[in-house]
Amino acid sequence: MSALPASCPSGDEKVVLFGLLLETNARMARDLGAQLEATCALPLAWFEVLLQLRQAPEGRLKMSQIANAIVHSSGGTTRLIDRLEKSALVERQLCPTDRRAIHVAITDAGNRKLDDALAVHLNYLDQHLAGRLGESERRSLTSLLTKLNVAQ
Amino acid sequence: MSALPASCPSGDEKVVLFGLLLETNARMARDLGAQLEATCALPLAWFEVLLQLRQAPEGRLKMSQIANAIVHSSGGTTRLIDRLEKSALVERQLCPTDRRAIHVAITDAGNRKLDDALAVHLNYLDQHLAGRLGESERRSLTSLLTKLNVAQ
DNA sequence: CGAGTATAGTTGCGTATACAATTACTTGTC
DNA sequence: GACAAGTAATTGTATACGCAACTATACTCG
Repeated sequence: MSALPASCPSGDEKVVLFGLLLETNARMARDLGAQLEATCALPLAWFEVLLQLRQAPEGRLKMSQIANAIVHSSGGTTRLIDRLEKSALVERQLCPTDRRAIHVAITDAGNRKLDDALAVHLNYLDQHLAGRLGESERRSLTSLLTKLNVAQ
Repeated sequence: MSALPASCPSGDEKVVLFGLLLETNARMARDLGAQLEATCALPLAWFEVLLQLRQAPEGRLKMSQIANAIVHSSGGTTRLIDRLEKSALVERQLCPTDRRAIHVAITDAGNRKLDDALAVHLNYLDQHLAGRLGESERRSLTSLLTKLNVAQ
């Protein structure tokens, strides 16, 4: 099919795999983001923050932990949390042991919003994840992505 | 470990898997993007376009095909191609059979730039893909992502 | 203890992107 | 063949993000 020789690096199996990862992710993020925006008026990045906070013990994280978890720059995270705080979904709290640090905590309103969003998210996942991959396939994918995700 | 009950949807296996996909992708894209930027002065989005063009028969695609392949909006693609064209890495050509459409073709300079970038990319992939996943694991991952990537 | 270095977060600024409206062309239908 | 509906690309506008510079606090080592 392809006009390219097998030796062309642009057709390399690893290059194709990486491209597939980018494309799959972008497509799923775009679709889920559109659904969350349409049904909950919740940008995907906000959802990611709320989810991280709920998964954290005590429902709060430092700015830098959030930045790392959602893979944003530190400056970008500041403004993202600004917007979430202005919408009363999270609140900044002083860290008692380090006056440089800020604790970001999910509020009751944030928890309610996240519950709404999770309903949409789970519905999306049933269609696009569970509908396409069986349980053992999902376990495989989790394991493979975990290996790729280790820090440098 | 977690403070959450097993029934909490935020700890659902599918939710975690999706989060892992987002995170892995973001981390790899950020790292590769930084390397391409540093060594070739080539933004990741430009690299994606050049790669798509090289993989296309005749080295050209329509705007809408590019937009779909790299999962950008149509307006975003217009401006992305504007920048690539201004840098002489691609050129717009008239489509002989449809005067609404534009063919975007990779130039010689674009091919040279892509060769440079592929060297960096392959090096990155050796470290972060081949270094972490064996060949059969990579084949599994390709297969799993392919199943996820089908259009709606 | 004090100077130097490292770390946490914020801010100024530039830019890449999405969305919606618009223009130009094509296709289908009568 | 003309009109309606659909499709391809571009443009105006708003916004979210990254980078680099900055401030404030903590750590380290003499």
